[in-house]
Amino acid sequence: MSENLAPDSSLQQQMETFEETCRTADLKLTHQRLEIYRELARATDHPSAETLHTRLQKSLPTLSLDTVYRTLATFEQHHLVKKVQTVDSQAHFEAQMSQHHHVICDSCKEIMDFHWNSFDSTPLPEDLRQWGAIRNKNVTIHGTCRKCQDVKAGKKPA
Amino acid sequence: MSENLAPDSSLQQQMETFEETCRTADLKLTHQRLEIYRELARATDHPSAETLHTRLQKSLPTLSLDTVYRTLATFEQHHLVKKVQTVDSQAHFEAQMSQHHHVICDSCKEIMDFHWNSFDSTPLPEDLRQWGAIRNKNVTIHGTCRKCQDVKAGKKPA
DNA sequence: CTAAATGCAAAATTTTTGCAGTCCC
DNA sequence: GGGACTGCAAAAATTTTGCATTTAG
Repeated sequence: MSENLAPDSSLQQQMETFEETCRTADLKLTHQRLEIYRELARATDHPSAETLHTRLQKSLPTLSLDTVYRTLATFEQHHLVKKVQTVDSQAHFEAQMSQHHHVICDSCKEIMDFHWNSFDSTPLPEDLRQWGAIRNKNVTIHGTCRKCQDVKAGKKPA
Repeated sequence: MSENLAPDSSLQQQMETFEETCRTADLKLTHQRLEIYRELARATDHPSAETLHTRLQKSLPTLSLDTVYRTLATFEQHHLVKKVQTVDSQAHFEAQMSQHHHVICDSCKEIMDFHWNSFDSTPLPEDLRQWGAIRNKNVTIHGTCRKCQDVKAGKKPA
């Protein structure tokens, strides 16, 4: 709970930063861009373009899927969003740009963020230094989330 | 150099393990499967289905792309190969099943393996324990490889 | 006003599937 | 010989593109 203080104001803050970045980059602040960004920033589940499109039907009934794709690509170029590395056929996106890592449930495919400061500050192994210029390092964890474990347990009791 | 001893014999060993696994799993050892697996096991670059298909044209001129896809999917189900997590549109594969991590060059897209034993034995952060059952943890590093750095340096000195 | 962004439709890319013939066990 | 596997062709799924129209700045 304590980590969840004032989520709205932080979203609002994120929107302001977003608008600021768009102005600086000469990206027009269209209704579509604002809504797409807000929807992604609000999401915690790393949605695909199609999922975003579906969610935005209510607020933007005429929004087309190709605009979602185009917009996400533009945002990505301007480092406003990132594609999430997955094994999925659909690309997944996130607006969370600060350092974090992912846990993926192989059963329900849910992707969650987590933080790991001690890892972040650990130096890389020696032999990697000569590989080139390293920009970032991230951990991905795979497993089965509590929810899916419980479902399985319910179906096949021990 | 010392780590590179007898690469052929290790490929041969890997082929034997592969055949063994197929027999146990009642997977027929077809010419195609053997060649696809061998090609992937030999590769160090995490090729896509299409790349594998191209490389196999010489040894299997009639091999179809859909068989490559189907075969890789079968292998994956039997834990003989893994899909590599990327941000690419095409899926990439590897036959290397033991614990390792990836460095990806954002410029040339090359994916290389590396090992990091001290990371492997580091316990996960506390708050992840309650997430569910964790199967594995892997690091992905992004950056620009030496080769691409040099190319850039050559083109835009200073 | 004007260049950039959108929506539509059509295409391109990547992957999957149905079916008839082929091949391993 | 029989069921699994393959190749072909066609479809499905995902993403991209050309162009006319609309819109932000």
